[in-house]
Amino acid sequence: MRTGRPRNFCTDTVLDRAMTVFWRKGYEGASLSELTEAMGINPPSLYAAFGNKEGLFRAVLARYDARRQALMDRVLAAPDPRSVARLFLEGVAEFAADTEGRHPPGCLLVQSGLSCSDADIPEALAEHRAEKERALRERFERDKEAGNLPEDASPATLARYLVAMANGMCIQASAGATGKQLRDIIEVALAAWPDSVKMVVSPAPREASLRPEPAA
Amino acid sequence: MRTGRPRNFCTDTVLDRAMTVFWRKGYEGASLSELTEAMGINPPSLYAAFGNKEGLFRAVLARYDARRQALMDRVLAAPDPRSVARLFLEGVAEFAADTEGRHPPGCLLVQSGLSCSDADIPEALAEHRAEKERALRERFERDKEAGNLPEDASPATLARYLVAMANGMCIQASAGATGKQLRDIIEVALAAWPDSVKMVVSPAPREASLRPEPAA
DNA sequence: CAATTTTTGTATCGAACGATACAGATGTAG
DNA sequence: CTACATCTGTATCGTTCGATACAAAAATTG
Repeated sequence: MRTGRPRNFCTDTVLDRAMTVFWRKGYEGASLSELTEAMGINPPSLYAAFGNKEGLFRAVLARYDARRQALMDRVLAAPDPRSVARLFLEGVAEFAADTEGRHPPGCLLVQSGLSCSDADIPEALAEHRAEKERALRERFERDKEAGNLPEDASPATLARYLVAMANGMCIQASAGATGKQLRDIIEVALAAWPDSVKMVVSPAPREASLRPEPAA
Repeated sequence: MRTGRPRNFCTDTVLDRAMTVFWRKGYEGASLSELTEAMGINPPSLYAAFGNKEGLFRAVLARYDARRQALMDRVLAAPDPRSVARLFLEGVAEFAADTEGRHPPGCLLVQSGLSCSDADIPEALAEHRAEKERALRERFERDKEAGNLPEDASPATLARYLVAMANGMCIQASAGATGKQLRDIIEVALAAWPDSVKMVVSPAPREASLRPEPAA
């Protein structure tokens, strides 16, 4: 057995407590004194266990991923791409607008450090977000090969679309959007943009555009 | 005329320079020394002109709004709701993935402080984002009254959807997404989710869902 | 038991933070 | 010109930051 005085704190417990601090205050806004107080440990214990502030944050990110793995498993087990999309967005909405106080609104991967004096933090967050995007893309690639997506569909674009939508919903949740409002957004996200009843749906209607038309 | 020694810096110029620092580093990550160096002025000049760091930031936000007013004017002048949506998203994409070095990727209102030790900053940013959402909603409300939107369309939800989409795209841009990738996302955002060729489009297909079915 | 190893609590480190005091410089007003 | 008002540059303020030194405490090992 391991020699020496044993720890008197549970790693996962203190990581969960640190998580809410990073979530609410962001990486730079979360001070060591605030973190140690929330975690219920003293600085030397923190540094011995996690190295430094960035090490603690990365451990929190790993813990966050673990906590959300169940959702992604359920999403990826859905029978068809459209259900994948719906389960993913509904899961994000339920999670981001959670009002039962289990965690702050929004998503840690979006809230805690899009910009930072240390660029490693935004990069680490981007990697974690990209992992979910990759999982969705690979799922859609398999769907396309199986004929569950149209020939002209782009798995990569669909995955980026879902992740962008999810991240945008998280921002709205952090600004106070309710679960109902997010679910309403999902219905739009999963349906066609509502054409005017006066507009011709097909073929593509002419639209004003900021981009130059390709030379016809 | 105003008495006393005149300033030897242009307010808009130093605000533009401060903007890029806040944009890249976030509110808390932008240090006063970095700001004053980028702005080319000394701390006393900064504090005399803007009060403190938060005052400078709010002045930067006002300047940011002014810089993007032209885009919103173009968007709101579009002839129909769908064009509004397209112009808005294309404008955001062009702006967020700007590779000509005029500014950092993404959107200042998303990048610079979703979370912070001082909650006033995320609130201020949320208000500025909400202003754009409100402009879109009011436009769509007028469209609905004029019959340019279906009876069952919700202007508030459509506006929230667009803003969420835009914010999500900004996050992807800040993580390195290209303009092409964002434009591809827009095509998805403005079209129906591609149904499987095997699926029945209408009436609503049964989908797996995280939410309990309403008691039939 | 003594020896060893690791963690804990206290107290504090140097650096960087946001913010100013102050004196000299540079303009207007009369 | 003198008097006044404002801005500029230097130098520095007190606080808080992230991170540690150190000794006592608490476990295993033999």
